[in-house]
Amino acid sequence: MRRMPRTRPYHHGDLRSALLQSAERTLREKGVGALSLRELARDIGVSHAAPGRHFKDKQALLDALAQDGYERMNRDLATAAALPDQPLEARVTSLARAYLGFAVEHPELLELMFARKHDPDSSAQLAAAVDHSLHLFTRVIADAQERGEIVQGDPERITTAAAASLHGLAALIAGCALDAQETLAGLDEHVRLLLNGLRPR
Amino acid sequence: MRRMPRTRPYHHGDLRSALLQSAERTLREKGVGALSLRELARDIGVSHAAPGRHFKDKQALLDALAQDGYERMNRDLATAAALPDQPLEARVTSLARAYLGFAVEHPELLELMFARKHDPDSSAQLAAAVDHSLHLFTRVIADAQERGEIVQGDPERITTAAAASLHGLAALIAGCALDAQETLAGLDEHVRLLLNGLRPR
DNA sequence: ACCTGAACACCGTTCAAGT
DNA sequence: ACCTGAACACCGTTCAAGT
Repeated sequence: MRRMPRTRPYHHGDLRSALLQSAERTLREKGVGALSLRELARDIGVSHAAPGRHFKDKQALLDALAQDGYERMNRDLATAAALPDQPLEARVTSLARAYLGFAVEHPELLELMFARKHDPDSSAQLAAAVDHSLHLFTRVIADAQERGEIVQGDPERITTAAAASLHGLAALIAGCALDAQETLAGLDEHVRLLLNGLRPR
Repeated sequence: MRRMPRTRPYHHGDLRSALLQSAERTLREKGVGALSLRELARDIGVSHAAPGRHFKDKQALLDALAQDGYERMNRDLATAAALPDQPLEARVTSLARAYLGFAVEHPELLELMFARKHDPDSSAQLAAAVDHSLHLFTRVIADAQERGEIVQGDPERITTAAAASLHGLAALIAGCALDAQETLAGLDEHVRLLLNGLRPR
């Protein structure tokens, strides 16, 4: 009996990405708590020990999901930040829409991305991804500072303030403490408050 | 053989609170992932089925921990908010210190408190606790509005902006994306940015 | 009322063995 | 190289039975 052609080398070609894809589906539909390696293997039609070939343990699979999430999110953010000649408010609003949009579409994934990590192996990679996200913010802030559109002071600190404001919304949506659609609808006003402050001018 | 005195009715008096106490310790030291009902029972010296008497399932215990967390946090926040005759910035800074202080001391618990709940039974109680927290904020905002210390507009929206800003810091600390001590040290400046905005005046 | 012990149906992880 | 099957040490939950 001849070997199957290259398109299906052993069982169906790429168990690793099949696992990731199936895992993200489960994550979205039933939450992290419902994610089981054995069930994933069952759904894909492979033995329960097979996932161990591609991920050293369950945490490694979760880390890979998070890493993947950062890559997609950072692409979205980079696109949104690429408005070099727009005024400050338009740029920040664009970033805010991109970030909150991602949060609303992938709340469980976002929770995973920001979950407390203990594994020192992959946490370095994840930290790099977070830094990349924040760097996109910092660049917008630093640009705006040069033009005098933003208060002087440590750009890191100002970025933290802006990022915390948006991340807080995202986290409150993910935790169901805020309504997603309502928050998106009020996002422009939120950015205006962030830029102008709560004190009357 | 006579019954033991009231102080140790069957095994040691109050399994429910013993479970909660032991669970919170594990939560703090090893994280939610390491929390097992059977291990809790083992540590306390009771059969593995005993917890089922006091919590219908594991989620019910987690919900009870979260509820407890809200009660303590809301006490802290209420104390911090009780500065009626102070100026705006002092009151908000006080609230911020209380909230971030709680977040830094109980990061795992906070994560649990804001985790996505599915159980409709206890989620109503938890939602009430969140509302109570937010109400403390709203009152400070509404007071300040009356005095003209804060921009006009829907107090709910303004509260959301202030709460998101602080919650974002808390979540970033809990997720190890920000350094706890550094963030606490810069908290007054953060509040100033929140009140005055990122745009120069 | 409160707890035990056994039972059931699951897990994650490892490891010799297969192809 | 990649996967299987059996084994191990755990889970959460239920339920008759004990005190």
